[in-house]
Amino acid sequence: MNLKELSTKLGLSQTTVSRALNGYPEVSEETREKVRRAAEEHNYRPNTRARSLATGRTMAIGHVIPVSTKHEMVNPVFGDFIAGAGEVYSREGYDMVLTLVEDNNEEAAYRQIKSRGSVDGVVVHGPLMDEPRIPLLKKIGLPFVVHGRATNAVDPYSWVDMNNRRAFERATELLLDLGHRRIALINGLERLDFAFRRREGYEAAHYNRGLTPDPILMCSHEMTELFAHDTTATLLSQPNPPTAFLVSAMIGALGGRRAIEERGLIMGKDVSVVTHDDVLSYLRNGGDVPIFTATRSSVREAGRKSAEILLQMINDPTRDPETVLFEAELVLGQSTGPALVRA
Amino acid sequence: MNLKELSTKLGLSQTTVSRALNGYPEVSEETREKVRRAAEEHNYRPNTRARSLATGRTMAIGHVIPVSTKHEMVNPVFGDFIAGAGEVYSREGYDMVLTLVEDNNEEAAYRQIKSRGSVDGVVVHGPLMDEPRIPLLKKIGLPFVVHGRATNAVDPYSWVDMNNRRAFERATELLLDLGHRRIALINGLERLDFAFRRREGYEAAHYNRGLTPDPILMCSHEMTELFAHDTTATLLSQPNPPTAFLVSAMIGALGGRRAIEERGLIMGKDVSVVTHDDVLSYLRNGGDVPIFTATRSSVREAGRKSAEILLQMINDPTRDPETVLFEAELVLGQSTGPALVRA
DNA sequence: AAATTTATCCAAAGCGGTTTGATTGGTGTA
DNA sequence: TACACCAATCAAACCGCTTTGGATAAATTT
Repeated sequence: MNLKELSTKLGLSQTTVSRALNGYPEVSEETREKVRRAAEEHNYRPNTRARSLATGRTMAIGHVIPVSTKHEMVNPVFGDFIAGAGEVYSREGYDMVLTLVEDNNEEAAYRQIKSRGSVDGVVVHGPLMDEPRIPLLKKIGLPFVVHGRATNAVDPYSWVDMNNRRAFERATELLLDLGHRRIALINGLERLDFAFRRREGYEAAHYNRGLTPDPILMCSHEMTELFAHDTTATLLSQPNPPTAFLVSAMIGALGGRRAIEERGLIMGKDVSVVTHDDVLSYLRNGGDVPIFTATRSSVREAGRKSAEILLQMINDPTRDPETVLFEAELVLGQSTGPALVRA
Repeated sequence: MNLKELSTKLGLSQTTVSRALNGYPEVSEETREKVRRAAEEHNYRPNTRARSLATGRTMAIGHVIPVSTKHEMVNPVFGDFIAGAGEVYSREGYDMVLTLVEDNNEEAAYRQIKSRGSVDGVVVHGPLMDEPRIPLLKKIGLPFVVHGRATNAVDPYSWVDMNNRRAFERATELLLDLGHRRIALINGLERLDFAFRRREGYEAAHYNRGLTPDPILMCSHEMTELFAHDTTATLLSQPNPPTAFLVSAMIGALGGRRAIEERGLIMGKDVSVVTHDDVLSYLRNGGDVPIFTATRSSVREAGRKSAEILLQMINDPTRDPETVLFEAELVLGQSTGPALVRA
């Protein structure tokens, strides 16, 4: 059932039927009601393609996901982010279009998206410190919002981020307050901006107290259970092992705990662990009492917020870029305790 | 830059330019090359909407994701599945459209997708035993492939699945061979077909040896780290605790191991664990030697296969439904050992 | 030399909507 | 009574592409 069929069936013009359904005032309430009922009855929905061709609006948002060996975005964090964004999209009648692209031709992918005109805007994931996509999108005029920030970006742009630096600074301070002096940092890839900021926070907490973190205790890698496990195991077997670990994600904290327990140590007593908790739906940090002491910020909420900002920008292109910075909570769980005095 | 502009710039008709770019034979090679170069130079890409309006093909595949309290599809498994499917889509020039929908009006969502005409086909996720979406999609004539199967479906349809029953039967047999007689099953939601089949396999292995599994040892729930942990802890604290656990997913196995170690028991010695490993990218089952003894089947591969089948069906609607059944490997890790003789 | 083919190219008609710019008939006002 | 005005509706143009059904000139047959 298309507009033409529906309108002949009603004995009205396509114009009137279209306006009736789209809430234009120059159609009588009586007619509008009649049209609405007929549309309902015949399960009529305007064809998306035709509509967007006519209006110039596609009612779709793109998410470009780099797939690579270096940097895997198709991960659980991403899943929760798009779940949050998707809520907003579906409420506002937008589709979500995912494009997987090899990271060696990301630029081409964005240009293609623009010239094919299949979305009204895009969300940029996993920004680097020097993020070439930001000036690119500005140049080609595709509205966008960044999940995260790019430290070295010059022009203003819209972003939604968590205060990574402050969160890890506080987490480190907590461990220092508990008497820990050898604190390992199991970080994500520091090419990515968020990981870089986390390390800054970790270092700042040390410097603020006149301490210098031992470089050997800092490591950075794609965050997986296995990497965190192996690194934790290695560090624990060193002559002067860390007494605490600051881990960049829950999944890594699980790996770290595994290594700790394999050595016969008890987490929260022999070794402390603080992690960052993205509040992923299938990986909760315990029940009433958190398992891990953690900095906490919902990535799903970040997805929602990003979507809202992007849709606003699309609806009013004259708006100035908007930014949102979530502060992470610091929740106390069972994974931290005072540093043991060395025997 | 659109077709009209490009063609006037070239001094050719839109027809010729279009045909040149789409490889039609009735255009001279000389002209074609000229057109190609101009298109390249001006970064011309045919507008997706216009093209699909003209051709009736949208070059997009839909994934409808139920979001609900009962059944969370936006999970890590889903992430890897679409990563696999996305590889195929991007290779073949298709977009991937995600639609999040409340599970109380899924039917409406599929009808809407059809009538809005925004995709050429859909992938059905998380089929139930009685899956209403299968007859629905048949009826409205939207090509689809199911990831998984629906036990009670009558008509043939295309699906890609893992042999859940056989995998869990073999896993249970392994544990029985090791002397275990009280084997707990920590299963996913048994409303979902895959979980139901897994329980069948688990039970069949018992029955085949004249054994009857203790109902108290079987549980079913949305698979999370926390659920698996809590259930494992509860079962271990019972008077006659299980000596082995069969867990439906890696993330659950991690939770189970946590509970085991909290009790001061050693996995692989005091208690055995077998899990199913979907080969998720960020949650590998150890390095060279697997941590968990596991049934293994790549969900990413399933995503690739599903996409391929769906695209074939779209390109040739007369094809008969195609089905693919992956057999899971059974890999031996460090989490299983002979049942201890009770003191 | 006339009649066919063949190789290229083009004008115009869709695809299914939205939107502009009339066109009606009825009402209020001078 | 005549005029302006308003409310309700419609015909047609347009969005950017593909594709049908010619048109033209050159090459080949008869």
